[in-house]
Amino acid sequence: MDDRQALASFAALSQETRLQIVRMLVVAGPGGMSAGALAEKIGVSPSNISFHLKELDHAGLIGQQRESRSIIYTASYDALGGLVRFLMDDCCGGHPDICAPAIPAPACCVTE
Amino acid sequence: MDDRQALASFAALSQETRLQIVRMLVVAGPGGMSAGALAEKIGVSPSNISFHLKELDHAGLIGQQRESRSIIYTASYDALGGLVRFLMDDCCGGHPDICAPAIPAPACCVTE
DNA sequence: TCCATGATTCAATGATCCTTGAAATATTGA
DNA sequence: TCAATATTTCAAGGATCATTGAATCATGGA
Repeated sequence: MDDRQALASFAALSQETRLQIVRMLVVAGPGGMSAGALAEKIGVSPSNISFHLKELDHAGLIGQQRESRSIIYTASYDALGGLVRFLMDDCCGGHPDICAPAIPAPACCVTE
Repeated sequence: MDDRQALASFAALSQETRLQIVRMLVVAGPGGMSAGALAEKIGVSPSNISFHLKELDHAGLIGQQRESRSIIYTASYDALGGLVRFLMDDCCGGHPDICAPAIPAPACCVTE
């Protein structure tokens, strides 16, 4: 992930509604959720959810796919993982000895 | 880290100058850097660097400490580590099996 | 074809953010 | 105290972002 994409990702995640969307899509998994379902769950208007979905899509954090009348959105695990790595590189790249204790055994790293 | 702080952190990191500042401070380590040194290295005016430093400070991503005439800024490794964990929880919390491969052995996790 | 559903687009408004330069504050040394 | 250094604060501007409701587009069923 380059700086450009990281900046866009940070901007996308800095808005409450969009953070909620990403969270819901991550929990929803590969099946994703429709724009309407997201709007109802979060409690915003269709046009508003559409606006924020476009922002997230433009940042590359989500994907979409039409399914009959609905459009199904899914989280981009690659992009989210890439952003985690980007942050880690910035933090650990400089001073691993200092940063390591700040990140105590995250769930992803103890899979084995 | 709660949502409020995460949103503020994302907003703070979504601006190029501020991302540069954080990077430099991380690399600088505990010794930190003065506002003037940051302004010169990045190539912005004193008032501009001051504006962005205040934003980062407000988000809790950096700390400061006066040293004679200069004010020395340092990166908050706790806050940065907390943000990494926050992102990981959002990603891994939902579907560890899906997210784990997206985050291949980050540097911090292979210290031993 | 006609209608209903699901979603996006558009224009307008208000809010927030970024930049700039001038003025103000704090610290140190002569 | 006076001047120089380092930084912040302030006000004004332009730019970007978020919200709203109406209009538009796409799809599927009667």
